[in-house]
Amino acid sequence: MDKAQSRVRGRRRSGEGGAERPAQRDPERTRASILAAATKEFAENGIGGARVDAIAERAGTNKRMLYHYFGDKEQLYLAVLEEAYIGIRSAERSLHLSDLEPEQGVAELAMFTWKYFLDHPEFLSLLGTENLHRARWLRQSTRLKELHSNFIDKLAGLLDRGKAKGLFRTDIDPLNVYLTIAALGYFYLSNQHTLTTIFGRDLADKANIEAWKQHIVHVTLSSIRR
Amino acid sequence: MDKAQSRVRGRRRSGEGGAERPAQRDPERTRASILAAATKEFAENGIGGARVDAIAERAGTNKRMLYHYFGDKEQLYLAVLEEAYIGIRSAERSLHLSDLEPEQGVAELAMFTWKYFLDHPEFLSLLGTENLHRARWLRQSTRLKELHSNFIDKLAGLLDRGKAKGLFRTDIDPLNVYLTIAALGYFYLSNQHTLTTIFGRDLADKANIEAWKQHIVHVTLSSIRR
DNA sequence: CAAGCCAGTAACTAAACGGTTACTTTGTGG
DNA sequence: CCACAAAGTAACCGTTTAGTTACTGGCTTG
Repeated sequence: MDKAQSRVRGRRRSGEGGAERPAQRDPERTRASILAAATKEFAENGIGGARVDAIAERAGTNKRMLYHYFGDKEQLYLAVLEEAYIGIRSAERSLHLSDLEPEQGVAELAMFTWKYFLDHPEFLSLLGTENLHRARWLRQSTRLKELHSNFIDKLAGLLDRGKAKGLFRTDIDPLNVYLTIAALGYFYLSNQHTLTTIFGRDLADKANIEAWKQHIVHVTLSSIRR
Repeated sequence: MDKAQSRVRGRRRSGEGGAERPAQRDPERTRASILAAATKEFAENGIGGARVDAIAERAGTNKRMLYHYFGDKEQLYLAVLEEAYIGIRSAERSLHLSDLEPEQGVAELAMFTWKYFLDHPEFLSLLGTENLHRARWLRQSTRLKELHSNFIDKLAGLLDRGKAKGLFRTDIDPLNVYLTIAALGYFYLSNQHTLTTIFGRDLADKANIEAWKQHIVHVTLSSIRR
């Protein structure tokens, strides 16, 4: 009803305070800064708790730009998720399991995974959020389906060499080995807050973290040895 | 401005359609039904994504009752979390580890934990939500701090018997053993959607679920044996 | 060098949300 | 049998939220 009237109201008092922030005029930087801010916001609050205004503020920009570059909140979340997966998959590529002795290779993979989880808590949070929603966005993503690396194949090769040498049991499954490593790391870190509260041991303590790394290596190796 | 006016507007047209739902008049049932509905809603959507209106509707009641019995959304969430923990702790009490041979006892604990996780997906979701918020509500809860059972003590007793018999290594830590069992179960189930999507193996498949149970028992036992 | 396009801003809007109010219904004890 | 308290209802409210509009200004290019 009074739409036309309110429409008329002035929008911008040009030259009020001058440029508070030197207008960046740098699309790549703005986009990256929104993505980084969104990663934090989604990781801290989940998809339901994340606030679009908060993301814009954290990025030092405003909502318009966010919608400009990413469409809407859900597409922004998908971009965050894709970037997170790209991060771990490309880090994995720097692991050269084929150059190592079988036992050493499994130990390296376990320590690498542990360190990656430790250094990227936001990745763990995003995984948790995505699973809460039954992988709704991950399943949509065509980009990520292409990304599925030959990671398990490389691990299978390593394990086969161990089997041939008589070091490992012949019935072990590469995916199970990887799931074991990931499970031990993921659970310890992602559930550390409830566990610390309930069991009264500070899992974030440096010594405990180092001990758990050794524990993962020990558990993984002892479960696959003949 | 027109507040007074709108205030005057009639509220209830008594005797319009008659009783659509036979008014329960059963406080306990109403409370329980709200709690059950809230458990589902929080487990499916997290705390940020859960909707108070949705909880009321699922419970077959209305928001007023929810606020009547639980105060506000956060207190309702806390009640849900407390009930979930009470559930697993009391189920744990039915386990009589002290009657079993050490190896059999560890296997029973592993299988019990797996089955509990499998049967209570909402418990896993709530744990995830609570950890996302750094155990903010769990830490507040005085009820749950009293609840912390002698569970680890019972497990320690079992392991000590195994050590005395020369079956288990003497340096194993009861908490680590429990964390190992919980980690393997939790990760497989709570992350099944992303894992299934990424690795192309249906983790929800019955045979795979049974195989993972055996895997947990095997991994746990092989990591503690001398 | 002007025209047009793209980066950027802030005020705005409709809808959704958590929470409250005003009121009705029903079982129970004096 | 009626008064009162507790259970229950639905409309309502103020605020927050995702998303949009109207506009500015600078860089590039024909």
